[in-house]
Amino acid sequence: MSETRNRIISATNELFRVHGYHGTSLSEISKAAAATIGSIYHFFPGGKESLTVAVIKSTGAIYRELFEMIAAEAADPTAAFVDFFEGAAAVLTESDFLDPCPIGTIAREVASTNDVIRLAAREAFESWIDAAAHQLTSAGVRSEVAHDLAILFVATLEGSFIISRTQRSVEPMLAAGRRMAPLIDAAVEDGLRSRSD
Amino acid sequence: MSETRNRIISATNELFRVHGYHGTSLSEISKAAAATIGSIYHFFPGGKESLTVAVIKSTGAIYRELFEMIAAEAADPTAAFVDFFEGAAAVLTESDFLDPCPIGTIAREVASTNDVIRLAAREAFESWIDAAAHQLTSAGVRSEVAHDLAILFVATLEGSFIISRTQRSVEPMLAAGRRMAPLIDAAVEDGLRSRSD
DNA sequence: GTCTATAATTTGATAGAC
DNA sequence: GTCTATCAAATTATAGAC
Repeated sequence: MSETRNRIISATNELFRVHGYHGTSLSEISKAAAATIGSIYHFFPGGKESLTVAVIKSTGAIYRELFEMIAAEAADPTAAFVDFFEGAAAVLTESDFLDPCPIGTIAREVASTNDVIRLAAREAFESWIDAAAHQLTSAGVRSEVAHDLAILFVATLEGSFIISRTQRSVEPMLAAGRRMAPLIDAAVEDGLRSRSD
Repeated sequence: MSETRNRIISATNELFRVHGYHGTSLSEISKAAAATIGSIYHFFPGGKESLTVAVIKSTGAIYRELFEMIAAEAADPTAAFVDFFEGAAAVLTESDFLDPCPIGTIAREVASTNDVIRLAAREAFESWIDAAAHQLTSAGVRSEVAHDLAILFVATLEGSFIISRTQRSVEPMLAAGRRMAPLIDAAVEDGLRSRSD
């Protein structure tokens, strides 16, 4: 992997978190990555679109791994979800309320106009949903229920970024996580009960 | 209220739903609204920023009223929330998965760079949270719990728009609503029980 | 792989006639 | 209130030297 290529992806990721897709220009990326426009087109011949796909894949993989790490260390299945919300709240605070996830913003900006980027975002979200659902099925939750709850988890996480960022407060993020917890608990208990029938 | 002014707000609203804030230009707005750039600056001397604030206020009020209408007609408190998710799913289908809410996208695009727009978005979201919380407290839910659940409702709604639009499917939206329902039910039952103590 | 130069278009915004 | 003309700056993208 090229050093410059990584620098371009990383700088673009940061800029997307602040300004979104249409608000970020190639010249800003060039400056932030300390790479010329020519270099950007060398590594991403498809221009801004293919660079964006690379950013989405990178962030998608990183967050999936983060969830799995947190889940592995969590005391119980529900804790994994609550811990992830708390981690997200910490990221918000430390970054002075930058968007923790560039994918959500980009997805909304181009979902109706760019299928290549839309499908990259879809794949990232689905990998998170799969990871969260797997965490639940492992704890005995029926796969249909687990999948629905995993969707609810990712959707709530993304939506909480919006509310917390507009308020510049982590309270909405924490409230959402806190109130979702009993739902996960109930599903796990229900799964265990039906298993012991 | 001026006819032209309304046309500009309405056209901008539609364009924001497709392309977001930075992806929508004044020339596109001018064309879609059948009004010249000069007219736009006549009604919105603050330019794109103040036009955006007007769009957010307009959409914010419309959705708040919609929620209250649905809540008034709902069979029980929980039904209001589920009905709203189903209504949002219907909007997605009918519009071929245009963003039902321009505010969420814009908020994420400019939350870190434009305080005027950020605060307008915050006010819109808070009016929805208040409306949802009021629906719950009226049903006997303690106000702290009601507020948290109202946040969860709005966050989940916004997040579901992202997942459903990237998948071009209303299933995520419906799954989120469906799985959130028991949570509302439990809070209402809990509120009634503590009241009869 | 990196760089500069540049093409062609579009951006938000303003001025001033009508 | 509406219109045209126009500004300076920025946009994505390409060409071609090194």
